[in-house]
This record gives sequence, C-alpha cells and structure tokens, in this order.
Amino acid sequence: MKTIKLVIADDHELFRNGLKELLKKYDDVDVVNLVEDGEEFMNYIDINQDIDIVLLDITMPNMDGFEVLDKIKTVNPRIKPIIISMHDEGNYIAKCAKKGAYSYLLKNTDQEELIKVVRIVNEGRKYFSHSISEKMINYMSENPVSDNILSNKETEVLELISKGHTTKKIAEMLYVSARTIETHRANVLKKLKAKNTAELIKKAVKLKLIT
Amino acid sequence: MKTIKLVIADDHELFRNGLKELLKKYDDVDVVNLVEDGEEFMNYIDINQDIDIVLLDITMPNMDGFEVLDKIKTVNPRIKPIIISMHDEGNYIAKCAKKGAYSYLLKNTDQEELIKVVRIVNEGRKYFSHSISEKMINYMSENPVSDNILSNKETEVLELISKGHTTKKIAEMLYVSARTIETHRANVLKKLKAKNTAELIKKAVKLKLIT
DNA sequence: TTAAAAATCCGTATAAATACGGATAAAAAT
DNA sequence: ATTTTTATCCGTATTTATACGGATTTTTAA
Repeated sequence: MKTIKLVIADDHELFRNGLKELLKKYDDVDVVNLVEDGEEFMNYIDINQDIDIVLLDITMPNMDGFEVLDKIKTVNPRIKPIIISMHDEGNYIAKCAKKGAYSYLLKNTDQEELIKVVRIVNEGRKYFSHSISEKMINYMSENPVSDNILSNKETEVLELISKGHTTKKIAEMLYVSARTIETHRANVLKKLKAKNTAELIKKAVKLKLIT
Repeated sequence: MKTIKLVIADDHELFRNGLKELLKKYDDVDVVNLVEDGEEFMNYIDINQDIDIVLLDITMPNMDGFEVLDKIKTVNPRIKPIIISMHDEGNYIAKCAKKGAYSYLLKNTDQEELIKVVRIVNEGRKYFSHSISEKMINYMSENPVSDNILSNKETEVLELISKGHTTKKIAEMLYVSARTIETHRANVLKKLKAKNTAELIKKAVKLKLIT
C-alpha cells in the first residue's frame, strides 16, 4: 500500500509536533516534514515535489495559508491542501474554498475526522463538513460581493478612518476634496453593509481589511 | 521519584491530544486528564484534587482560562496553572499574571521550553520568559489603567455602539436618557484614549473588549 | 461607616457624519 | 474598442457625535 505523504505547516510548534505524534499511529500516513510558515513550505516543495497533502494553517508569519493556496496551484497542483484553522468565520472558509483548498478543518476536529478527511482528500476528492459548508453559505448569501470588496483608495481611506482621522483631515492628507472622501466613506459603508462608522470599523477589523 | 500530575484544558481536540502525546516521553510527567473547557476542568478537580499543574488555554467555551484562574485560587490553590495561549498581547499576559498564573507560554513554544517550565512551576516557582515579561511591561506602561478598564455598563454600551446603534437607540434599549449614554460614550473614549468612534472601536476590538 | 467608584442626568455649542441625488474623467477589464 | 469600475467632485439637509463644564444618587470597597 502506498503511504500518504503529508506535510504540516503551522507556526505553533507544540501543535505541529503534537499533530505529528497523533498521525504516527496511522500506517497509511507518513508525515514527511514540518514547517513553520508558508515560505518554508514553498521552499521545501521546490525540491521535494513528491507530496500528497499539506495540512495548512492560515495564520502564519512570512507567508500565510491564503498565499500558499494561491501559489501551490501553479507550482505543484498535485499537492492537495487541507486547511486546519481555528477560525470558523464564513469569510475565511469561503476564501479558502475559492482558492482551491480540498478541505477546511477546525482545530477542535477529532482525530477520526482528521484521518477520514486526509484519506478522502488523498483520493482527489474535496470534503467540507456540513457545519463548515453551512457557515460558508451563510456568509456568501449575506455578503454577495465576497472578497476583494474594496478598491485601493477605499482601503486607504478606511485605514485612515480607523486611525481616528476625520473626513476633512483625510482629504488634506490625500490632497483631494472632502467630498471625495465622503463618497469613499459612503461607498465603503454600503459595501460592508454597515449602518455607521462604528459598525464599519468592527466589520473591517473582523474581515481583516485593516490592520 | 514523584511524577508531576498534569491536566490539559484546551478546546482544540487536536492540540490537546497532540500535546498529550508529546508529554508521554517525559517520565516525570503524567497527563492524568484532558478537558475541553474550564467548566469541565472545575468539575474534574472537584473530585480529583491531587493535581500539580494545569496547562490552561485562555479562549475556551463555557468557562475561559481567566475565570478558571479566578476560581482555582479558592477551590484548590495547590494546583499551579500554566497558561498556554496563542495570544501574545500584553493585556492578556498582564491579566493572567495578576490572576495568579505561574507561567504564560505561547503555542509556538518548543517542547524543551515547555518541559522546563513545567518542572520549574512544579517546584512552586513562577516563570515568565523574557519576551513575555517584556510585552507585559510595555503594555502596563502604555496603559496605566491596565485591566478592567471599563465598567460593566460601559462595556455594555460599547458593545451596542460597535453594533452600529446610535446613542439615542441605545438609550431606548437600556431605558435611560440619551445623556447617560453620551456620558458613558465620552468616558469610554477617554479611557481608551481614542479621538472618535472609529478609533475607539478599533482599539476595543484589538483589546478584545468587545466580541 | 465612610470614601470611592459607577450610573444616572442636564445645558449649550460646534463639528462631524449620514442621506438623498446627482456628474465627469480616467483607468481597468472584457 | 467598448463597457465597467474607480476616483474625483458638488448641493442641501438632517442626524449624530464630540467638547466644554457641571450635578445627584446608588453601589461597591476599604
């Protein structure tokens, strides 16, 4: 029987190593490497192309899981990425699905579920659990525009708003009229379906549109 | 040699089990139980009082790590809690230190560090690494008021503001005059040193004062 | 039990944000 | 080459938020 060659990419050392230990008991799975961020992972698969699956965390330094999903498709589309994240927000799930992830697991998944999904994905099939797909669908119906919602200028303005600058001040900073900023502001409010600045900023932070 | 009796409290099944596997290799440590939230932990130590250390996550459902720290002191002060969190924000660290945690580790700590700290704490000594103490100290000097900055009412009002409700609306919801809400609002602005609502909400989210 | 903190309320005024409903030129995408 | 998006600008009006500088009652803590 051919073993499933698997890499774990997660910036939490304890999680990474613990997961490796957990997977030792399954004979059909071979954890061939542990990496702590996306960059290291991309470097690794540059020279080791014979990998079946990568268990991929989203939040990592240097290069996050999203970027890895993007790049892996051109570099080595044979590798099937499974996201293991603790974020169960719909936008995260939707983004990963769109970027070609084969599955999306939460870190509180149990071992049986994990190994089940690894085996399914190894067959080339995608697997999203009921609760995960549900969250994604709810998100998409609430946010039809989904990703890349804001233009560059809008993001710039939003960032300045979140720093506490007023419309007038921002206009001065960007050398445009206050009316322009007002329009951007209104458009951003509309796009994020926020009633006012307070809700806007909260949503923007949650969606990581601002830092 | 007496073994160190240890419980792991973390809502992420994979982490919990992985950590247990990791600790198996150390003969002086005995992982006597795994629990997935603070409530389960408190129930467990009600009947099993002979525990030395609990590795405690902060973010958990039902009862979080902060509450556990509070309660454990009265219920069984012999148990020494070590926080294992992925949050490296100063306010978290400061809060835990104040509540009596024996150590604060990040989830990207390596095994050697972990076992070292477990052994130190088991001797009854507290241990906070240099980088962790540094973060805490910076936080405290920047935020003299440190934790529990906001009163209950203030937090409630802040939460409603962040949901996009206006002062007037919030006043109606809480059956008080709009003036009261204005005052709360002003006080919260002052306490968080924010220029306006936008900055306020951003800071509040960052400090996890609102969900 | 006494001091401190929290929750409540008000006047006056200005500044800022939001809600309408437009328009045009440049840039990007198809 | 044509459509769509983006960035820019404007008028009018209303609603909200912020900035001063107070005060009283209730609750909590020392």
